[in-house]
Amino acid sequence: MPELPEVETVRRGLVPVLEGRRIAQAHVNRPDLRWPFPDRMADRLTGQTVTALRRRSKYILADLSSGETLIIHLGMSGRMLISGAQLGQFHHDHPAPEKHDHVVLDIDGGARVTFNDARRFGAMDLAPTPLVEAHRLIASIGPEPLGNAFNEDYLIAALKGRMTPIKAALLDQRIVAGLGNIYVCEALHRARINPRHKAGRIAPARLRALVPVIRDVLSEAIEAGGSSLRDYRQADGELGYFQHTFRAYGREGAPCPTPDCGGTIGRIVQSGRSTFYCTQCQT
DNA sequence: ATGTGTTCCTGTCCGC
DNA sequence: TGCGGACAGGAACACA
Repeated sequence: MPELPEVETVRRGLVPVLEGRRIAQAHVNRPDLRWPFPDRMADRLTGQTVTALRRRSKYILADLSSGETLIIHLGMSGRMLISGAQLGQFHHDHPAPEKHDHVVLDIDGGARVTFNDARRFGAMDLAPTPLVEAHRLIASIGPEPLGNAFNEDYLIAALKGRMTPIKAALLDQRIVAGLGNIYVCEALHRARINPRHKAGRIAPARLRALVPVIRDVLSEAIEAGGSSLRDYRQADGELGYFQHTFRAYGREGAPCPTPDCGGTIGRIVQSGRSTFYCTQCQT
């Protein structure tokens, strides 16, 4: 599923199709995803112009001319498909509807944006634009990892006294926004920090080093998403899932790529989720 | 307040 | 080819 880089890639892919464009017709094909959709969602979307497409953590925020903002979360399996628009040099018609196409936005000019989510852990809601930051799903989210508020002093303070493993702490959206299982594994591998270490017991110098590593891991993934956007989107209009190479995630049994390490990537389970890390160099 | 386990849902993959 | 189980990129929620 989408973590911050994938969500940002989806957002960027949607900008040329949605920003400044009017939703001619919204189709809502079921009453809910993870939670019930807001009342009359299709009516409140139809006829609105998308004035801006923003992102906060893993949420895409579509500001509407009505003064409301559509809040979108992709959950584990949510995907956005674009059809009927000029994609690169090709023109695509709308493909046949697929299972789990839950929300379809027909845009003035003929483009279509389809939200498909097999597992339905995704979510959509509407909130008055000035109150989006106070929305219950967003209010307690921590700083954006690529913003100025996420810095060395902040992270040290946020983890102070925490007995939970650093892996769990970095997954906690209240501490830092947007990280998920993949990029936490990747960041800890690069920073050579053992994911089992208690967050509050890690030397401040190591936490300082972790901050730019997190930024780098995310920035590089966004960059990879950007390049995949140019190629992949032309193929079938699906946004956000791109080829990316990981050093630790999903590589159980493979040699550790850290130079001169010679270790092997192992897998453990922490709070019910797989952690991939090098048992040799992540100390 | 903090930490941990459960839960929502479908699809895919792997071993027998 | 079928079947069962493990697993999947999230995170709210209930409970110790």
